[in-house]
Amino acid sequence: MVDFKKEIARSIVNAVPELRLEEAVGFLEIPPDGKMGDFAFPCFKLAALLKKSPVQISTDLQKKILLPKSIEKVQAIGPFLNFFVKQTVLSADVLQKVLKEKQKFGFAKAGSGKIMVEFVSPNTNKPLHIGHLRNMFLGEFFSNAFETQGLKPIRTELINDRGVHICKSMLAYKKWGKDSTPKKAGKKSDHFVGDYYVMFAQKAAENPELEQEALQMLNDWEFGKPEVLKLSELMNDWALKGQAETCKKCGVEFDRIYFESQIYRKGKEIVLEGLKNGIFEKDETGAVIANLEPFKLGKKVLLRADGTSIYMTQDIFLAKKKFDDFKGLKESLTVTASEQDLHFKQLFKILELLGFDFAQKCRHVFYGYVSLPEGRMKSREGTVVDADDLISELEALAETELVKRYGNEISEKELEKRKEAIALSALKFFLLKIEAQKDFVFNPSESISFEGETGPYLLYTFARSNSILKKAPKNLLSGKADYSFLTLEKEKEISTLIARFPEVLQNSLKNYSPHVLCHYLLKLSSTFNSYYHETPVLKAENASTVKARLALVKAVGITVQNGLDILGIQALDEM
RNA sequence: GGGUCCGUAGCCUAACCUGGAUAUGGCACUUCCCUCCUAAGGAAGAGGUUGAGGGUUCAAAUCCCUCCGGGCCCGCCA
Repeated sequence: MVDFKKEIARSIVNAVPELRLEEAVGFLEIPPDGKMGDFAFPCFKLAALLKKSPVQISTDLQKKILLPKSIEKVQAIGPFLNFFVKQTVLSADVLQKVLKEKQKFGFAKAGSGKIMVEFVSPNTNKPLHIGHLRNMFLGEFFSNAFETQGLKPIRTELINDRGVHICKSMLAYKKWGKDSTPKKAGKKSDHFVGDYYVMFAQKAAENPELEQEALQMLNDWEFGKPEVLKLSELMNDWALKGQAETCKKCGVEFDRIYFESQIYRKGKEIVLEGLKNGIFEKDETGAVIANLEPFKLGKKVLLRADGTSIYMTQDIFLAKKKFDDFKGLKESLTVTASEQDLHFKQLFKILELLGFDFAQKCRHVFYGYVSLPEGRMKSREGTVVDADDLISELEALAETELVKRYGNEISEKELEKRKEAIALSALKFFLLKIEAQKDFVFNPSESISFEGETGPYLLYTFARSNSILKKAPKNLLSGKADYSFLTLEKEKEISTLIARFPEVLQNSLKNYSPHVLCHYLLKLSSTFNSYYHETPVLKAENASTVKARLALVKAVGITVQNGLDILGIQALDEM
């Protein structure tokens, strides 16, 4: 690809020998939308060096500069020197590349190796809710995006399958379940389990002794009482099976699953070793603690006075286990809500103090809370936005829209496929287009829209581009197009946007910010949709123009689809 | 009290990392546009002291400080 920035920078440096090439490249920026060109050089940067006013410098430079072949013209606008790229060079360069490489377009081979992404990580006492979905879509985006950069993602979740909260649903089932099963009750298995969790909370409100009974059950579980073990297996399986169905529906499957029940006692040896080496200390009660006050992370208990481990102990073990299980792991990423920020800061610091070389390879990405207009969601009170219910509601809405458009003309199979894709695109895009760190108030009554800045809008753009291609004469779809027929301002704008895709993607990933990619896709789509309305493609004035425009349309489609893939959204050929 | 994230039109949101030109879009609202490649679309209009106040700078939504408001967290829950 032509490196426009470098060519422009070189021409500036030729005119201003005091300036270094790398500096000039760094100073170049992209002007705001409008008629201000493709690249701008702010002349403030040279004011001190040349001892002249920025406006004077830009005027002088405009006259003095020798333009590279790829640049159409240069224009001094106030203190800015604006460069206009040659349309033909740009289009030919970008479109050829996209059409030739298709899915692989512009993806830098930044590295190789494995990257672990831990996400979703639910408890086994209830089905997934909208908070899990935000987590899931973020984790899936990171996995997909890393893959484009040449890294192999290992999708992982840590299942919280033990603890007193799990016992609560178990106890309720034992007392009032009467040997019912999800099948008998006609319920999705994780919902079946979740119902008993809610039931427990209701009964315990009248009957506080139930809390004690749940603790007793946990105790029995710890000591391996067969009856409790059997019950836990039964109910955990139900929960896991149901949750996995939801994940699969969303296009997410895991390569490796860790269970807390299998590791929660581990990590003690590592902590005791640290104690022996003076990294940790014992407090007056006999508990082992890590003093992280020098790092402004407070103090953290690692082992209780009775020698039992806590969550942190297990997490130290798990962090190490991941690197033991997957040799050559380049990075270990954990996605959770922001409430666990301190926990992970402490964990990573402890790993560092213990001298583990992988400490530097651990990352925590957190996202803001998803809450309801009336406040925080509470599973035990049943005030959650259930993932499956939400998806079903969106599918019903999508179906209504499809029936409105196609009536009986659409097959049952096609209807199913489209409504699912449309519903999931709306949901995923809705949760990914906003900066991950921001808290989120989900208002169910306002629901999720299919219009405006939405997933369906992107699907629609893709379907439209596809529709043109399908109707195009075959002979105009293959072979080399003459890109000099792309003379419209909007055509240049589209080419410029497409050219920017790899950079946008890298930026999006670097900051763990899927919203960057989302907004890029919206921009590309709206530009294309506007172009679509004002410019005929198939009925253009001559065959050469048709051919060139078809290439542009195809490149838009490829780019939108690439973007959707990375977001975990399935595109539809027809909508 | 300490830490942390956030604060941009009636509502939602981009740009903040890496300072730059009239602060990006969407929803809702007011008008238009289907004899034309899919109207889940397009065109136009209206809507702003970027929470407040200082500082740095030629230039601040962006960097620094103080304050205000909200979420989350703050050794033996996960």
